[in-house]
Amino acid sequence: MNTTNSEQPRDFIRDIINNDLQTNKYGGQVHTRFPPEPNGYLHIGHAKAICLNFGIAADYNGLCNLRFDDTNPIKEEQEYIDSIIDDIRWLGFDWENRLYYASDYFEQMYEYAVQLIKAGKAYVDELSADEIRDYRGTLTHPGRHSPYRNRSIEENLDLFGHMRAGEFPDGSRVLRAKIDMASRNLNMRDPVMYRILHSEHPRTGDKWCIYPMYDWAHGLEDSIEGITHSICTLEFEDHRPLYDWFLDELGIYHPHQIEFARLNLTYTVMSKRMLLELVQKGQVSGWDDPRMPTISGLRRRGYTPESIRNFSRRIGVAKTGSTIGIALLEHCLRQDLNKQAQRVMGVLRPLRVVIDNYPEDQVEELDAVNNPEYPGAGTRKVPFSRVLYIERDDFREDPPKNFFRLAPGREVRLRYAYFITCVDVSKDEQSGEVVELHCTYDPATRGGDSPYGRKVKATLHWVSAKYALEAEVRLYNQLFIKEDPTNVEDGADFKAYLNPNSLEILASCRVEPSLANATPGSRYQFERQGYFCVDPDSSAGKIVFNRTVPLRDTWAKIEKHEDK
RNA sequence: UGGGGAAUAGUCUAGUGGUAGGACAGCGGAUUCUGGAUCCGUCAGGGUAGGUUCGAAUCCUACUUCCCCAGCCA
Repeated sequence: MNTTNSEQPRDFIRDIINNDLQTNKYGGQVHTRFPPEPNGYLHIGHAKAICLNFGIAADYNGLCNLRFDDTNPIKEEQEYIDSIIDDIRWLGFDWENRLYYASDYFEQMYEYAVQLIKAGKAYVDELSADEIRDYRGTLTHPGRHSPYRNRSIEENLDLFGHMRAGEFPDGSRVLRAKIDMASRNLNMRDPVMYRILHSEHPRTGDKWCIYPMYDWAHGLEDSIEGITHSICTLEFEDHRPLYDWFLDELGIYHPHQIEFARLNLTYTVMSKRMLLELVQKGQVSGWDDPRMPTISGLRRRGYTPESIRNFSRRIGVAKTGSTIGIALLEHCLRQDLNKQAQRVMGVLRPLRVVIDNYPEDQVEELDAVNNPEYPGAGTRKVPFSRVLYIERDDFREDPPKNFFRLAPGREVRLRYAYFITCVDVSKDEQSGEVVELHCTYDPATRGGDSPYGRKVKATLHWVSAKYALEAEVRLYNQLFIKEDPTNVEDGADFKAYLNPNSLEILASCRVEPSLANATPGSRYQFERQGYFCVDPDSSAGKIVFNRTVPLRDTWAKIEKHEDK
């Protein structure tokens, strides 16, 4: 089965587009947009929408705009704009010269509002926010008309002008569409179009003190840009009648809004509000903490853009509310990293091993292959010497059944090196902890092959004690212990389900010397352990690695089963 | 009690009146100088009840369950 590319995705949105193309609804054009609000960092859920919108444009030889929906200066910041641009670029998408801002259209939107007032379809209301809520009615009861609903067009025009001129305080007045206070769709009960906000805007500064609401602004933005298919998430489904109403009343170009289900992932949260809270309360180190589902967090963790794009393609697009298992994301990651990542040896929890019959001062430079999936990656030299470190987990004094690794009297292979046999175990007298192993090696097995065809059941990774580099390794686990942390028991908060063991720092790991010049962001497979990525926290004296994802571990599974 | 949506294996997803297919997860085996990768096999599915039809996941009717909506947020 082809799991990586080429087959055209098929989904209900592309079905709609195919149909529109056949009927020539938009003159054969396909033009989408990704419209983030710059009030936080992008996360993997946004990546789904980005891949969808840019992907559709690419599939149909169309265009996709990047447009910041910057209509609420209270929550929006330049930092977020910058991070969003970086993240989408990193994901591999290009909007060419089509970077737009809703705020670019404020003047045009104002004129459209005047047009609606002149048509008797909008009015300035002086009810307070509380009163408006009260007048709106409820889900089951209709609302009531505001006493200001029937002002003259002239008065509305005049008042709206004074709103723009900054003559009224925040909250004192709003411009509302005059639709239907009895509509069964609450969005149609005279929705607010403009509110007064004397707030500095990241782009327009203090030019404006009235700002358009989403429902009013969004369709106009799409219309102005000539968008054909305006793709958004399910919760906007019952806003569509309003989207359509504004464009129809104005009589301007009318894109088609299509809604799809947003992405949910197990063991994490996908709401900007919750992610912001984790950042602000210091539960994580920042928006780019490698445990965060943000694009910047995944990047720092070591995810590749390819793996995220592939994931987005494989989860599909539908209207069914769904939650994808994190295992699928990790599968896509491993699939990519397995092909890309150079192999190295690194020992996370070192156990000292002395090869008794190996000459004291001898060093051998042994050949190790860089990537068995891609022979073109070549080989490198790894130094072997009398004292080594192996993984503590690779030795058991009293091995359980099915444990193939090192144990007293047992022979194993050191990868690319020699067969060794454990002849003695030194322990700490107080604690009984194993502190050192004594082994012998078979010189005839140099390079790791037995000339006699002698078999060994395990191959271990190792480093030379003398030549290894010291490194810090950060092991990450799921941020939450609950599959759906937002599904809280009453009184509880999603933070109650934070995993106390989501980060484990190993301060004195040993890695092979070829890693001396590894640069931040570079990714490796530590053989038999997982994929790791150099963190920007690394310094000249100490490399810091993030564990991106462990390798699949059949042994761990067997061990777990036998525990039961 | 109103309106808008959605229901296919443990989790996603295809199929658009004609043998329910794929992926992830699981399980078993082969192979392996990574208990990785690879390969092979296997488990398991149309919310319920009726109806139309030679034939229904698909069409019709009724019901059930879940999600969203009462911001001057998006």
